Amino acid sequence: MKASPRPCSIADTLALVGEKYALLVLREVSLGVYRFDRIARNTGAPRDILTARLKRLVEAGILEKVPYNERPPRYEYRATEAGAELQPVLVTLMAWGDRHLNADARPVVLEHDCGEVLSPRLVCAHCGGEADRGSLSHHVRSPGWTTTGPVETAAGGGEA
Amino acid sequence: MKASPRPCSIADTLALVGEKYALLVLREVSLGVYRFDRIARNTGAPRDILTARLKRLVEAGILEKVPYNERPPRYEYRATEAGAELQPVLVTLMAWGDRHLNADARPVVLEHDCGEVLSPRLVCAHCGGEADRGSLSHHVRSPGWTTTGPVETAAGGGEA
DNA sequence: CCGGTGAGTTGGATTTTCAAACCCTCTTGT
DNA sequence: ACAAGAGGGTTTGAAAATCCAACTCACCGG
Repeated sequence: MKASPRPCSIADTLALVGEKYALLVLREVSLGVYRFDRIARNTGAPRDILTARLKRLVEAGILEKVPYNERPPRYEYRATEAGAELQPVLVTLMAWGDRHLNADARPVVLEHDCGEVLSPRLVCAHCGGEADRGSLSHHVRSPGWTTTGPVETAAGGGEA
Repeated sequence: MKASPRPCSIADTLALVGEKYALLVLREVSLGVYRFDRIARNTGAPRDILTARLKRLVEAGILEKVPYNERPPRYEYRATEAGAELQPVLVTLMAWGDRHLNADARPVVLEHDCGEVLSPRLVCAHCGGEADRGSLSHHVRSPGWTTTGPVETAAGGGEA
């Protein structure tokens, strides 16, 4: 019995993309910047760290190497389908920063198909209603865990 | 001319919540776990790191300390309005992990008001249409930057 | 041949993380 | 009263990650 953290998809996802620069690499790729040197410059990541991140993201199936030159072998890093599905994470992070940190001058603006500047909104795919703090409830399905913490293994299962 | 990284709200936001455990702390708070010890156990964060993260998140206006006991002074950490607005980031991270890492057994399930299990979808607040890779375009508004990189200060501004 | 570009690799200094122990202030049990 | 325990940290030193500059290797252009 040694204090393992809560099982959670957020933690699992962050284990792949939560290291420093990983999401910035994804940002660059989603902006169309696919090559090592330019990703390094645009993110500010040291080159050795970038090497490690790219390797990890490729292994995780988030990026893939696409050759663009033989002799010497050179690759571009492009998002896989799984990688592209991380875009909502980037968009919501950006929206938060735009609102709370850069309210007066957003460095990058996203434009939606409809012609408007994107204000992203998270909704329920079933009913289309907003999915925010007030409209969501959590159900923990991991054995041994409740919403607030691990189940005490005897001697008074209740919470403080 | 010393290679500064791209100005970007994603990077700015990650500077606040991108350090290890920061988003897991927010996850716990959004699950209703407000106290030091329990957050430490549920996230697995070492206590000294947790102290540092909580301090930073409070300073950033994402969490606030609410006293629940004097003598000795004890506080709960609760999300501010700004902190609550990070929920979409947590939800999209969780959705990705649920799909790509825990497809067979989601550790936590979110239920929406409408009675269904939440499938989050990111849409444009204006037109209501899906906001994904295909329907978005980027416009870089930082002086000296284009979509793919910094503007070369002379001698041929083009890209490789 | 010389300089330059792209994509790394290597070595060593600096920061962070980590784990365990310690501290202080109450509260509870006997 | 006294010992034990809970809650919320701080301290200490070892282990890991990050940073940065320099170096390599393969090619290209002149």
